[in-house]
Amino acid sequence: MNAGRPLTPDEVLEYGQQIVPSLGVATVYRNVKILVGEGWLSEVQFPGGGLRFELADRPHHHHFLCRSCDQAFDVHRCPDEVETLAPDGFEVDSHELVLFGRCADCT
Amino acid sequence: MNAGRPLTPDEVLEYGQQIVPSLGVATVYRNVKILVGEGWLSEVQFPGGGLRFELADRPHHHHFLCRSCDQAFDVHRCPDEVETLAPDGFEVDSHELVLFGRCADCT
DNA sequence: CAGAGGACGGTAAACCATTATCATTATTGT
DNA sequence: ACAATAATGATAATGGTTTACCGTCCTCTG
Repeated sequence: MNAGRPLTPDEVLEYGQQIVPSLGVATVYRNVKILVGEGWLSEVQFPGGGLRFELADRPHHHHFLCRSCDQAFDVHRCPDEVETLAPDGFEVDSHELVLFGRCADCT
Repeated sequence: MNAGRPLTPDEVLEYGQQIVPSLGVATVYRNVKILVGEGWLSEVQFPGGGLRFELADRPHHHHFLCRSCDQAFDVHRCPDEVETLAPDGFEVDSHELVLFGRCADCT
């Protein structure tokens, strides 16, 4: 909830261990899965593989993936005509936009 | 070259076996890798994991991923102001836009 | 305060995509 | 045509992520 960006299971583990040092991977995966099932979290799949998780109730947004530190960040603006770009006969139900580069800290 | 869309290694294998039935996975991976190294192909990483490959000399474009048949298609238009969307202090060097839905055949 | 039921966490196992191995087969140059 | 060299393909190994297992610990209730 504090991160404000999608976290990998490892990042969740790391954050969590700052509060409960004994926290283990199994618990992270178990609970993240439950939270997704109950609609609190949603999965974000980035190019490059590996799931990340973010709060589900956030408004529509996209992501920035830093090539240097591999952290994902939220991008709150969205080009709106996006879903009209598909070829004729294709039904678009959603879209993902990922920007790549270097984040403010890694510049 | 004929596909006109990004192919997974499995799809390459399948296509290839129609021409050389004895073709094996190892050869596909090996040669796809070489072709990427020599600049003939480029890798496309979709949300959901697993690399796909496409001809490298194509102009900038994006992709449509069919939720039903899992095939990827090219989308030739691109919203141009895209890379201006990042937060201040972030350097964008490229972007990926993926539309999700059902392709013309699966509708 | 005890006992039952859950949740935890360490670790082994499952899972997949990719790569390495290596005997076999094709290609090249002379 | 022949040897030298390179490419092939079946299969085993790898690596990384995710899940299963199971003994232990915690919490809740009466």
